[in-house]
Amino acid sequence: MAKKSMRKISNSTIHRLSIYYRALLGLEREGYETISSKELARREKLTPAQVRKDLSFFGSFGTRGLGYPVKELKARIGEILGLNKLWNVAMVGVGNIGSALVSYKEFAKQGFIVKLLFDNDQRKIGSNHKGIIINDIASIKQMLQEQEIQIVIVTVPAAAAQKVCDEVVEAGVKAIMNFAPVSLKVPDDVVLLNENMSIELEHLSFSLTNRNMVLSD
Amino acid sequence: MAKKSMRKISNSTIHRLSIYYRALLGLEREGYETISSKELARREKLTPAQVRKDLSFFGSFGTRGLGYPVKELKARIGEILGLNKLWNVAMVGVGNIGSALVSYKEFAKQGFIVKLLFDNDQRKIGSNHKGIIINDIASIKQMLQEQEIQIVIVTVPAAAAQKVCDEVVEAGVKAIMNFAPVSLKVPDDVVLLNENMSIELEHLSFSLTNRNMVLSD
DNA sequence: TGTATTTTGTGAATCACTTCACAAAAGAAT
DNA sequence: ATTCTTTTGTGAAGTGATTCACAAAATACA
Ligand SMILES: NC(=O)c1ccc[n+]([C@@H]2O[C@H](COP(=O)([O-])OP(=O)(O)OC[C@H]3O[C@@H](n4cnc5c(N)ncnc54)[C@H](O)[C@@H]3O)[C@@H](O)[C@H]2O)c1
Ligand SMILES: NC(=O)c1ccc[n+]([C@@H]2O[C@H](COP(=O)([O-])OP(=O)(O)OC[C@H]3O[C@@H](n4cnc5c(N)ncnc54)[C@H](O)[C@@H]3O)[C@@H](O)[C@H]2O)c1
Repeated sequence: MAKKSMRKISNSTIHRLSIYYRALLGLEREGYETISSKELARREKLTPAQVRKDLSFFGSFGTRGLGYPVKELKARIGEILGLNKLWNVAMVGVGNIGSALVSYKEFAKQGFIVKLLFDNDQRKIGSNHKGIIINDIASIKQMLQEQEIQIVIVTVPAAAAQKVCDEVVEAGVKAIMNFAPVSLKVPDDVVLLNENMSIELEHLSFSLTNRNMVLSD
Repeated sequence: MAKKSMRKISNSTIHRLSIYYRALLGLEREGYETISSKELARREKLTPAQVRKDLSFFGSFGTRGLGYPVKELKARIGEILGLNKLWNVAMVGVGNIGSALVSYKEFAKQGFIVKLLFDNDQRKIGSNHKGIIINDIASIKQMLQEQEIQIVIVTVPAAAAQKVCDEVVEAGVKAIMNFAPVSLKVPDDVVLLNENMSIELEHLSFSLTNRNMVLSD
């Protein structure tokens, strides 16, 4: 594969790639064969230049005068995002939010396969949740390794999150998605993303509170 | 109130204000009276200059040579974020993720009070979920207005999200948090935040896929 | 074949965000 | 009181992201 050597891709660009991917899924369903940066940008409230620049980091996928071929571009962005592979996912903490996520079918459709569940509640351990047995947290390190888990979703209470995280890191997992509202410490080679809904709500209350902010010098 | 007139505050700054707020809650519990930008930055893996710059957009809260008073700074950031008020929240779609969110106690602690629930499933309408009656979606516009709802959380399937969103906007609500994986269209004066967990997972798979990317010219 | 039209791909320019660096302010020490 | 130490607050500098603007490439059509 003629892989262009490249600099760091910004988080915003990675995020927009996911947005393009979703848009292309829709366009494919609607029967579009090609799409211009102009139209793609209009649909996702971005600028055409932004779309073209983002894609240009990874190669030249379009045809001048015509636009981008929907099917191919979708496939190509899928590859870039790693969606052409299956990913083994484990979830720790099968409570309110954990249960909701396990039953979320979109994840599997995108190649994220929840293979293992863990909890420390004796009443839950051994029980069958949506066809998956809930394992004892005590066996986490060994099982993550045996099942070659690549991504772990942490949905335990804040107080337990760092300990769980440490064990996950020790097992060699390099990607963690954390729902607990705490700043977890991980080594540099582990990617950690925090999904903090309270912070998002606070963004809304900030916006409502400061909507008539003075714009002057 | 001597409000400094100001330029647009960046989303990153708003996000970090929430991070500072959480850190300060912890520091207060740990008994700290003051905190320096250096120490606050170390804890949250930011730079001291970033902390000081962020805070300086809103005023001068620190004492040179000493740092920031924990209690006061927490209160001040709380005000900036709008956490000194109570916010009336409604949730539309009481399914897997909606139910998990309704039972999440942290929201209420921060002043986000879930007052109304809506669904279109006749089996759910009228039933009592965690002490709140689930209302018929048909009555949403009137009820949002009557109960003076300021923030709406949308947790309906993707196909229903735009219609729900339109009704919410029509009711005069100016802040929406959307969990459905679609790009919703809202007028300019409505703040819309998308919480898309698939996109976050894709960020992880991107990172795992591209971790050994060449860094050259 | 030639001309008009469309739209990409990308350096250059602009805009936004972060970090630097230091004067000023405050407390601590002598 | 004076000096030393710490740490803020903030312009200026530096870095990174977005937008501009246009040549180049491809199609459409006469
Ligand atoms: N419920 C929500 O809507 C929501 C929203 C945002 C964030 N969160 C966060 O997600 C996390 C989970 O929230 P929840 O509402 O699902 O809580 P929950 O109490 O319903 O679930 C937590 C689960 O983790 C298990 N657990 C506790 N300690 C453990 C450990 N050491 N090892 C393994 N499992 C352990 C518990 O047995 C329980 O099953 C919390 O950190 C919460 O702040 C929840
Ligand atoms: N479950 C998850 O973990 C998860 C994760 C991320 C995103 N999401 C997204 O959140 C949304 C809800 O997911 P879910 O898993 O809770 O689905 P769900 O089917 O369990 O719940 C959806 C609820 O919305 C109700 N509903 C449907 N149409 C409606 C309408 N027009 N008006 C009012 N209510 C209506 C349904 O009756 C149901 O109660 C989806 O868009 C999904 O993609 C879910």
